Amino acid sequence: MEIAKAYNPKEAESVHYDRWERLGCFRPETNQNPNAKKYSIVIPPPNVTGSLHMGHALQHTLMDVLVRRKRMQGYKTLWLPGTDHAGISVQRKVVEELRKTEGKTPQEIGREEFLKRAWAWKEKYGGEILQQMRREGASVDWTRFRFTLDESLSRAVREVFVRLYEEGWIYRGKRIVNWCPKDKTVLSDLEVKEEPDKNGKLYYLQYPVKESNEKITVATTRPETMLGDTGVAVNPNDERYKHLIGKTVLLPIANREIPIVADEYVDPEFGTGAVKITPAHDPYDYEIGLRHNLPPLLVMNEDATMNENAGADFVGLDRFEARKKVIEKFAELGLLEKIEDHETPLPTCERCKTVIEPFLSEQWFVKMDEMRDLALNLIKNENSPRFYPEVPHKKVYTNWLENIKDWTISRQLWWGHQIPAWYDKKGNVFVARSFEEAAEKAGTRDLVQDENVLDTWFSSALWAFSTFGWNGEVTETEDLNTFLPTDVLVTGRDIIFLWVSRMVMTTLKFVGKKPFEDVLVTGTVLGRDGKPMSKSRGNGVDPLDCFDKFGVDATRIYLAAIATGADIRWSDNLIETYRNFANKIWNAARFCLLNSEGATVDINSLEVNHDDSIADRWIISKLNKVTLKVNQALESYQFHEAVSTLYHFFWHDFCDWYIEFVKDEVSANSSSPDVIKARTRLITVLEQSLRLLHPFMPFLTEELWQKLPGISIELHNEAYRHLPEPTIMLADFPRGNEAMIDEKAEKEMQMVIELISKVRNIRAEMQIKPADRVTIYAATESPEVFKASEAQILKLARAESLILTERLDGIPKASARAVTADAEIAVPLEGLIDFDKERTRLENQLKKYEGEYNRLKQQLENKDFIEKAPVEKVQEVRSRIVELESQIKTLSQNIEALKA
RNA sequence: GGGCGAUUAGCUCAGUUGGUUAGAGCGCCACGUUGACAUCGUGGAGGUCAGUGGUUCGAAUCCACUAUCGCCCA
Repeated sequence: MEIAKAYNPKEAESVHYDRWERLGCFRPETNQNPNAKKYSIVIPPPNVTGSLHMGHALQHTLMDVLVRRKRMQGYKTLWLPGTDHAGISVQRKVVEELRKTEGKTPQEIGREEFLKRAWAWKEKYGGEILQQMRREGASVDWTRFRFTLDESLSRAVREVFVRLYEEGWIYRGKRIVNWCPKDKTVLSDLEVKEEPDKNGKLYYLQYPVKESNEKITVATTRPETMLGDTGVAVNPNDERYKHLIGKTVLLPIANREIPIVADEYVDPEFGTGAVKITPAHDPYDYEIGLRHNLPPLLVMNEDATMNENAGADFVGLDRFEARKKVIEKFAELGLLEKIEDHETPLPTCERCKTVIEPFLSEQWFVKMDEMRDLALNLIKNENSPRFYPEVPHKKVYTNWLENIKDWTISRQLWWGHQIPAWYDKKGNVFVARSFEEAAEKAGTRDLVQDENVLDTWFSSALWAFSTFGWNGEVTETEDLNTFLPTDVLVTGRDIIFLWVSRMVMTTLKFVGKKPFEDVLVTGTVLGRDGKPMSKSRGNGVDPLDCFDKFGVDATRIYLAAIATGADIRWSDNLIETYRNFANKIWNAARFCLLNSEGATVDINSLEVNHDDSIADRWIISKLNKVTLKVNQALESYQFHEAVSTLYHFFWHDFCDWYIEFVKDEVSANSSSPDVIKARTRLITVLEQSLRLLHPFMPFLTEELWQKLPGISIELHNEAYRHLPEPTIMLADFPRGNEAMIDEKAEKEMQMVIELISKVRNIRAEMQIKPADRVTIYAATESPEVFKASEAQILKLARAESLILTERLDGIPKASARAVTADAEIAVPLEGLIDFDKERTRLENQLKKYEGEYNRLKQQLENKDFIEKAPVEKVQEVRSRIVELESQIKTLSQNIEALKA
């Protein structure tokens, strides 16, 4: 058999995915067990403009691990893929392309033409991440791929909009909103990030009071908005200003008379205690304005340049230039009291980092109180999706719901779902599923549709059920009945509010179910510097580079290994470790395959008999233990636990000990039944290990599995035995059997391992040359255990003989000695032993034992411990202390003997 | 300002409901190519679990405070 000396990931990665897809492995229909339970996950749709980043790689890996295991277990498994249309991102890219290639604006080519370009752009570039997902090995059902602008999903959006409107849960109104002057659209609160502005200033402006010599000083961080001031407010209890309430000030520059009003909202402690009121440009001012009849005066355009309301001197100026000019003018007028440094949070557009301008504008909103109650009731009834980890997400989610605000859903874009609202000549609004329906309602066809589109998250909020075919017209599909609620949603912290919560609400509202049982919230993969990866920081690690450098499987299992729920710093060392692990698996398999003549994979070989060797009984016990542990870990999303269990088992149990133990036998030039049996068992343990590893490392395990002798569709889970070709993807995932755990075998193997390790330790400390064979004396009460493994002990400890005695009398003085829990060991080293060194070695050993002995002794002398600790605990301590006593005694004697 | 989390070996991190000697990988030291693997093997060194106090027979683990770092919300 030809098998390369080192694992080459690229070869394996290039062939299997297409074959899996061709065989239909990703489709739930391939499961032909009519009684199969379902397992489903819907992907958080990546942004169609996006390419794969580490967060995707992490989440996709976890979803794939979950889904592959369940599929192997025989569940009717669906992982549904898709992308969202990413309103602002795509719009921005198409606008940019249009400007570069044709020097035109969207307005110049018109909405219809613009949308054509946008679709073309999406067709051309929108598939990148899908190719990358194939590279990852993501076992998604491509035949069920969904895009938020698909016809059916768009129909669902219109339906939901209309129904919510009819119920009064969607409304249109004038509010102060977050306006991004660069994208020229409104944003929801959740899309605005507050960035600290270190260069912020607080400007103190004096407004002369009419018919008085007094001036009232207001403090502001945005002086340019004074051009839109329509009042000044003070706290009614503020003695400094009481006499001015009801008077008017003459607004400088604008030369407008505006009133001084009293409002509880004003904090007398902040600034001067007097606040300028700009109702059109600040949410709080707007509220105050409503209370005191101060009219909003909008002084900016959509691009944050000043408009004609700002006055002839300012019109057309950018807001920041206007700020300078306002300050200059105040200085000229002698009305600029002072400027202070003032660090203040600056609201910025999450995507383009532009400073948000609060802006009075007419928009569409979802009224959230009743929606929110749907989700809160679920929590109250303890039927809410469960968060993993529960702390802190459950509480944060609940608190957010309790303090929820209405959601701005209109966006001033063209790419997206155009709002299904039409206006007649008089401005009456008709919300309908189609123009025809609107025309019927309006009694006229002379209607204009609302220009705006809906927030992309509005359509994403329906993703849990719109992807399964629900669109209002169709409300029941087989997929919907089968797969909803899905089993788990795997996502990041950042979109719990934006997306998770809204899916919960809409799915309850329109399908009457919760969208998913569990929410697995992953930590963030941080850069090498411990900071979130970002382009601006330049600390990003590209998963595709990792695939090239380490292989997809190594990257995947690395990501699973760091998935503890906490944020985790990127580690080059650790991913290398898993690349090495992949190579280790390859080479272990290579050994097994090169010594597999006459053997085939045979699950029956994992049954144990009394006459089986210690190592055989041990590895089968371990395999079952590990299998149970891996299953248990994955059931509770403890990916790192599953990985470290597998890593340790494969490397340190299977490779370090089991293969070494059976090496001589399986590589013997023989085809006796015993040898064949040993080879069969070896290759079968390997085969089971590959199955356990498959969800994490799909390519490597498939590549090796295909090379194993005796694989067939008979190894498939019973749900998949009709397929034309075998694949590890559909092999039965090992369940593990508690009854196969053999503590006696594990204990015996431990004794043998300990003996070998002690001799090796002596050899290393005494610097015995590798080629020199030693003699081992071992005094023990269980000589049969060592006798049974004599050949392996001799080989692995590089000894020529093993002499088992009852007591170590008459052993040459020039011997190195050691004790284990079950044996006393001596290795004669005539002429090689350094007595000082040996004594030091033994004394160090003794010190350790004595330390523990003293601790335990103290514990036993403590009455409270005896009385209050559980009996088993006390018993444990007692038997340990007996063990230690004997070891200490032996060691002391050995040390004394050296001194003599 | 309100809420939450973290602090364990030189580095990056595990540590389930409190219970033998606190683990892993990398790095470090010594030795090593014997036909699976130098992406390796064998052996070893390295931690008073941030600090202080408390609860308990027993604390890395539970409680309080302090220090440092970080996240979310306003």
